[in-house]
Amino acid sequence: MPVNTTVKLSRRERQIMDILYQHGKAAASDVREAMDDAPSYSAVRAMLRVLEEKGHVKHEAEGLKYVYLPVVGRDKAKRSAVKHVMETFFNGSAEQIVAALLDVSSTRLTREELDRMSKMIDEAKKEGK
Amino acid sequence: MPVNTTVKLSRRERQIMDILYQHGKAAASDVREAMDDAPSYSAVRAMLRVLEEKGHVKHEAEGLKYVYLPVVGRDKAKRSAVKHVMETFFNGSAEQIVAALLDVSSTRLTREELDRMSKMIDEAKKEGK
DNA sequence: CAGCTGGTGCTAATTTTCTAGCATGATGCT
DNA sequence: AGCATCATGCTAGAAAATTAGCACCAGCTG
Repeated sequence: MPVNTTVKLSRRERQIMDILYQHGKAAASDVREAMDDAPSYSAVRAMLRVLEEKGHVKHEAEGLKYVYLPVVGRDKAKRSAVKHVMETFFNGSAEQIVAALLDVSSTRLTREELDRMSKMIDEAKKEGK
Repeated sequence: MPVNTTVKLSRRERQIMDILYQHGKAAASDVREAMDDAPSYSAVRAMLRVLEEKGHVKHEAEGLKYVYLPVVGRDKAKRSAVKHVMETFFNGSAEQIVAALLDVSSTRLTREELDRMSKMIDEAKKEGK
């Protein structure tokens, strides 16, 4: 029953987990490079070790080095993250978050993307009877 | 240029900020009650004080007690939060996050909400030419 | 082989977080 | 008035996070 995505991670740990989710998997050096306020290489490795002890991360040998990856799949973490922002900033309203979404990324959205979104919503309508 | 929403908050601080955003404003006791793993009342107050020193929070006297509120407006924090999850879990794709959104909250979405979403997207299409 | 380079494991120490515990002042009640 | 309650301000300590610094091993190169 352990390993919840929302809880009990320190600042750095959270930061590292985010990087890992973003990259899928990464070596210690990669993680470090992805941090804008990076500490020493040792520090990063130490924290990866801690994260592993806590069960949030596992590592695999890839070539000569280790690459680290999240234990909880991206998919699950995803949902959890979305849920969380939805609850803390949008009163749990999916609608509002879509609005913000369109706002944040308005310029970058292509016609095609918007069409696909429409389609998804239409699907949802069907399902809902 | 200070006071970014994404950075340099400890676990507890992050947790408290989230609660404040969720509630808009709250007294120390409210904050404490909103935490499922709450520490002592003193501890909460101490952290609010620290957050205030760091400039993330301000307080107002309301009746006899203080209520605390985030310095960075909900609106700005919102956008920042959405952007962040979008980047860490969805490769910056608004489309994908909408998919997750529909998934997470599918059962709770009413026909009306879905319609409004469609409408927003249509608006976005128009704007984009 | 001798010396880099780039990885690992581990430990120790500093810094920050997190927490509890007083002392104080205002309010409301009997 | 005396007392309980609930707020505040502040301080000190324990616990955890964050960091740096070795020592060691493998592979490569001159």
